[in-house]
Amino acid sequence: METLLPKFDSVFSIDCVIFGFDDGELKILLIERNKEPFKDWWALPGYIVEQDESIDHAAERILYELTGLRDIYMDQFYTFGDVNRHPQGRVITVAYYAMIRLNGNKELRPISNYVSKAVWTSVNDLPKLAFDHEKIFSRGFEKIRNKISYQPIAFELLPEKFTLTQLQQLYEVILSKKLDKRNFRKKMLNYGILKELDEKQKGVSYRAAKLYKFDKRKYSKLFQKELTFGK
Amino acid sequence: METLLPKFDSVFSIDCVIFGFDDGELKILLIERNKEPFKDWWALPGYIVEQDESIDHAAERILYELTGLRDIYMDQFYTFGDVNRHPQGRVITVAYYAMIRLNGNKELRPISNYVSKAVWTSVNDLPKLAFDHEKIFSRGFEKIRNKISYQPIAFELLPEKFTLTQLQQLYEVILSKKLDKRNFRKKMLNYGILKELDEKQKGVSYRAAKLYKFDKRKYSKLFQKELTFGK
DNA sequence: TTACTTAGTGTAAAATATACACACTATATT
DNA sequence: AATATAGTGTGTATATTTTACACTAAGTAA
Repeated sequence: METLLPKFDSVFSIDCVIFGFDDGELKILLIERNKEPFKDWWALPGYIVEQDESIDHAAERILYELTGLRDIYMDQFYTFGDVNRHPQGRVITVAYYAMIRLNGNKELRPISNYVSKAVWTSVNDLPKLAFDHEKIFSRGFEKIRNKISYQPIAFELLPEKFTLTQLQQLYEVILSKKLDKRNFRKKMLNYGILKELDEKQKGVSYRAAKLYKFDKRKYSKLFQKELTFGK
Repeated sequence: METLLPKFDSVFSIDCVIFGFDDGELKILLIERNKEPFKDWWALPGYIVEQDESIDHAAERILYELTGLRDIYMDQFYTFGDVNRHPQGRVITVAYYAMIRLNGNKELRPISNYVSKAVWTSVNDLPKLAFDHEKIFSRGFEKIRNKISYQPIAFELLPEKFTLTQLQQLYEVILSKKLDKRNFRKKMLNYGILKELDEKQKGVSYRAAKLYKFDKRKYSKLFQKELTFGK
C-alpha cells in the first residue's frame, strides 16, 4: 500500500443491536464488559474493525466472538461519528442490527475474554449502558419500528411456527400500541404470506391456537409491487 | 488522549450525493478531480474527515470546500467499508445525501484545489465515476426514491413557489413513472401541506399555472400521525 | 380569429381501513 | 360431571383511500 493518505489516529468499530422476542417481550443482546474503559458495565456487543476486513465481515466476526452467535445476517443502520464518543480516542462506529429467533435456547457463549457474559435483556428494562450505547440502541429500535410499518419483518423474530396471537403481540410490542384482533388477522391473512398449518399449539391450558408458517416465496413477490402511487 | 486503542492505518472519508432539480431533470453534483488517484475523473464530492471533527461537521465542510455550497443540511444514508474500495489504503466512507433548490443559480466555486471544477449533471447522463462512486450514487438514488414514497420530501428540490405540474414532474422523475394528473393533484392537495398563492407563473407562452408554497407547519403535524395500523 | 399548448377539473367503482362484541373450545378445578 | 378460566376465532357496516379515465377552460402567439 502506498502512503499518500494521511495517517489517522483513529479506529473504526462496530456495535450491534440484536433483537429477539421471547415470553412476549422484545429483548436485545447485551454484554458485560471485562475491560477498561467501562469495565463491568453493560454495553452493546461491539469491537474494533480489523485493518483487512470489510465492515460487514467485521460485524459478523465481532458478534460471534463476543456472544457466540454465528451466521446472523445484520444490516447497518447508522454510523456514529461524534468526536468524543470514546474516552480513549477517536472511534467512529458503524451500528448494525438484526432480528433473530430465540427458539428458547440460542446459547450465548462469549469467545473473547473482552466480555464476561452476554445476556438477553428486555428493552423495557435496560440498565445504564457504556459509551453512547443508549443512543445507538434508541436509533436501532426506531429503525425496526419504522421498518415493521411497511415490511412484515416480524417473522424473523418468531419461531418457525407461530400463532397469530404471538405475531400480534410482537407487533404490539414493537409499535407500543394495542391492535384490534379481528383487523389484525384480516390484514395479515390478506397479505397472503402466511401458510396455515394442520397443527395446533400444544401444552396450553386453554383452547389451542392454530399454527402458521411464514411463506417466503409469496413474501418476495409482495415486495415487487411495494411503493404507493398507482398511476 | 490515551493510547490503549490500537493504531489503525486507515481513514474515514465522506462522500456526498447532492440532488437538485432543474429543467425537468434530476441532477447531482459532481466534481472533476485534480489529484491522483483518478486525476481528471468525475467523482462525487468527497474528502477525508479530520481527526477532531464530527462526521456531520466534516460533511458540511467538505461539501463547502469542494463545491462552494454552504449550509446544506445533509443526512447520512450508508457507510461503505469494503477493504479495497480505495487504491491507496483502507478508506471507509460515510455517504451523505441532500436535496437542494437550484434557484437557477447556485454558484459552484470550489475552494480547494483538489478539484478542478464542480458541475450539476443529470442523473440520466452520468459519466463513469471514480472509486466505487457509482455504487454510492445508486444507493443514494434508491434512498430518495424510497423516501419520497412515504414523505413529501420533494419540496426541498423545488423553488419556493412552484406549480403542481412541476411538483408532479419531479415525482415522475424520481419514481421513473408517469402519474395521473388528476389523482396526483387530489392526493397532494388532500395532504393539506400546500398553500395556494394569489400568484401565477410568469413568462410562459401558454396559460399560466397557479403557484403554490409548501406549508412546513402543517407538514410537521402530518408527520405526527404517520405509520399505519389504526387500532 | 384561429391554432396551439398547458391548466384544471369530476365521478364511479374498487379496494382498504376502521370500529366494534360475542360465542366457542380446550383445559384445570372442584 | 359440572363449572370456571383463558384465550381462540369470527362478521358486518361504514368510512376512507385508491384507481381509472377524457374533456373544457384559459392564455399566448401568429
